[in-house]
Amino acid sequence: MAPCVGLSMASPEPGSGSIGEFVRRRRKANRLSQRDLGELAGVGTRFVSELERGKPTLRMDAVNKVLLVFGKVLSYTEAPREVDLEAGT
Amino acid sequence: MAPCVGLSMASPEPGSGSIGEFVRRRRKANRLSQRDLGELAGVGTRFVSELERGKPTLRMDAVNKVLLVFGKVLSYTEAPREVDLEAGT
DNA sequence: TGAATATGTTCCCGATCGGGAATATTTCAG
DNA sequence: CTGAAATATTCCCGATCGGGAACATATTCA
Repeated sequence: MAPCVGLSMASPEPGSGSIGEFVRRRRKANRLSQRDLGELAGVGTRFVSELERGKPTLRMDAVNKVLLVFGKVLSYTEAPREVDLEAGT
Repeated sequence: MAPCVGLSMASPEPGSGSIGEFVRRRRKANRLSQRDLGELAGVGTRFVSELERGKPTLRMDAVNKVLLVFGKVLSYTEAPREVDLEAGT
């Protein structure tokens, strides 16, 4: 396995878009296939696919393995507004 | 279940400390027991405990349910350095 | 247009999450 | 110090994740 992907530019703010979008963007920017990324991160190809497509029930440890390839880790931010509890109104 | 906890101050940056620390801080600031928070979020008491103590294999959906109580959601940030791949040296 | 590659979907299945409740600890006020 | 409340740990167990591989599409490019 490669030591670490060269990576080009890094996103300034913590969450421009969903995690999945970020991963896909980065993966493509680095010309990696899902399989490649999966191997680099130590997760399966299917997982990479699910992650990029926004599956919500993924486990944090696996997600972090992928994010780490791009020098990121899971964190938290302000919720997108209105999305608090279902106690809307 | 209560509509939404009042919440006091909100952390400016997206990840001052671990997610678990954040949750615990917030929970206490709002005088909630783990059981209360669990009910508010719709997760079990044990889960809240594990989350606050930093268990890494938790599922994102459940974590988000808890974070949402405090108006947050999972996101990603710069990794703490050195923590990239295991390709150290 | 057709082949090659990448991505998405499905299946099998062991591993483990997460709820719930009981029990052991820890924490804290009086 | 003492007892109550809160938190941590353990157990049972259904539900589902995640790896791996096969197969179906979708993309890409010459």
